[in-house]
Amino acid sequence: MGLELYNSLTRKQEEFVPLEEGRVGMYVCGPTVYGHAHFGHAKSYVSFDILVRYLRYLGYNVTYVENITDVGHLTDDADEGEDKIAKKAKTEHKHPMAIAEYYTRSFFEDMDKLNCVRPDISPRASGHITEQIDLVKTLLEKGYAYEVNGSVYFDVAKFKSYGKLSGRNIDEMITGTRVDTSPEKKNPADFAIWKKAEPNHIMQWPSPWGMGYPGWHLECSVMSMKYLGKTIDIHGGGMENKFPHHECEIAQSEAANDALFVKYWVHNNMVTVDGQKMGKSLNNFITLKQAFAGTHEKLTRQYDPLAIRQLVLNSHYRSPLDFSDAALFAAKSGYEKISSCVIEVRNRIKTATDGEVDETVGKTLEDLKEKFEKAMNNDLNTSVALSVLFELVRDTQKLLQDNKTNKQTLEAIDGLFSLLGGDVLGIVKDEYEQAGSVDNELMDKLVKILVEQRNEARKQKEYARADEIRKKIDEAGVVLEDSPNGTSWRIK
RNA sequence: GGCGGCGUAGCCAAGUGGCUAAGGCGACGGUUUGCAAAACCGUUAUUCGCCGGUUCGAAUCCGGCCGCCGCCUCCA
Repeated sequence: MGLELYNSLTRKQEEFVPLEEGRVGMYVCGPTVYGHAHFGHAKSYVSFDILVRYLRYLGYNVTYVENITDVGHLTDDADEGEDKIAKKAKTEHKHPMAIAEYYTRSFFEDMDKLNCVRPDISPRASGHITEQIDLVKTLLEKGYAYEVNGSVYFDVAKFKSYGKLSGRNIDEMITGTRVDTSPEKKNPADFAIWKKAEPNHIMQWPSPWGMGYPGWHLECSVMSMKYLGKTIDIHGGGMENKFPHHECEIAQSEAANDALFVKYWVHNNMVTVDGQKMGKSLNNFITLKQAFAGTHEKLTRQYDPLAIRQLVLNSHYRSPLDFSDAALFAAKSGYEKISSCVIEVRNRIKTATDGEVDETVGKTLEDLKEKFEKAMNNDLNTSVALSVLFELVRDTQKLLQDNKTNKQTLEAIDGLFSLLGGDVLGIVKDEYEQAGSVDNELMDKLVKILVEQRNEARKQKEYARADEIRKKIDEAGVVLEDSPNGTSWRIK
């Protein structure tokens, strides 16, 4: 069985078959860059990162496109009527492009820390204005759009399958609408693809219809078309964007191209913090930078970015995820359990004797790999995939209890950790900072002085003094661990 | 009100018709340790929001109810 994905369009889990054998074109709705990335971004982009990584693991040549929305649109219902980027630019006395650039860099920085592979192309909406104008022209020419007073609207009534993704029909939407609709529109369901700019609107461009700016939905249609073609294999995004954003993308693209826009629609679920919707007014809005640094009052400590990644993988991408401090702490403990096992295996490899890969171990590794792939093939069941990694940890730790395992067997184990835990899940690193690494050299020297003193006391059976030293070091945030091979330390 | 998603142990979370309801965290007991830590072993859901129904058999399918989350096009 190959990979199966849940397709939001058909509402069924389907076997994944790319349009062109061996190649996958994938487009993911990227962030609007007016603020630092938060937990919601973490869940979304880690989820799609897993999809890209797994497709590549399966041997597909993937082109991964994820846009940066730098022509502002409103994403926050608390602040109506103003472009988020323009608003930020005003309060910070900066050019909107400077705001966009600053938060774009911040976004990549955070995503790098979460170990998300960079998209192959990160197109900016502002860099594709001419293409967007061209699409508007095409839609006008084909009769799917109409111009009113410098704005251009998509004529929903002309596109018969409007609503196929979100399961809405136009008539119901009209009667059910709770807001006043623009008098410029023929039909309340029509949406702007080009908007006339008021003179004080900072971001505006010349067009055949006067100065203006593109409708939000337009950029994704244009950029996916430009880099991936008229029909793409996978389009990803958050569930909250199914309607209207993705629905409108479909309408524009299919009306313009007379071709299916997307074969598989993949939507990930939302996050909550302490069981509530994340929002600035609830004081539970936590950015990734705050989580990495432990500077938010809802968090008891700082969290390793990969522990946050692990929390995301602990649940399914289509399930909602609650970011509570307790959940983060549990993920951190689990993450460290895996890391310490991998580190120990790699340490043992250095001194292990040569030999053949143990037959029983080899068989177990094959079984685990198969189980892992089966889970991932089942609509990316990372929760089960992760449990396979924990099985590998348990089996490995048992094996490490004696010092008899040979080098080749240990290397095979490390290989599977690196492949499944590293390449696919992205929670096993190639290199770990060791206690004695360059970064920690001074720290290592200082701790060792204390360890020597304590071990001297232990030798003299002055345990009260030894325990006192250990307690003080512990209070400073360093844990000591005695073993037959000596005492090691790690940061709590 | 409409559309979509969800409700499984103290917490997080798989499982969507049938072997013992994964896994992680936490807790408790044991091995180990001078004592710890780490690691390992064991215990921790006769039961899957509630009530009915279908079936030889349901957490899993159907109906109803309760609760939670997202979206419902002025701008974006």
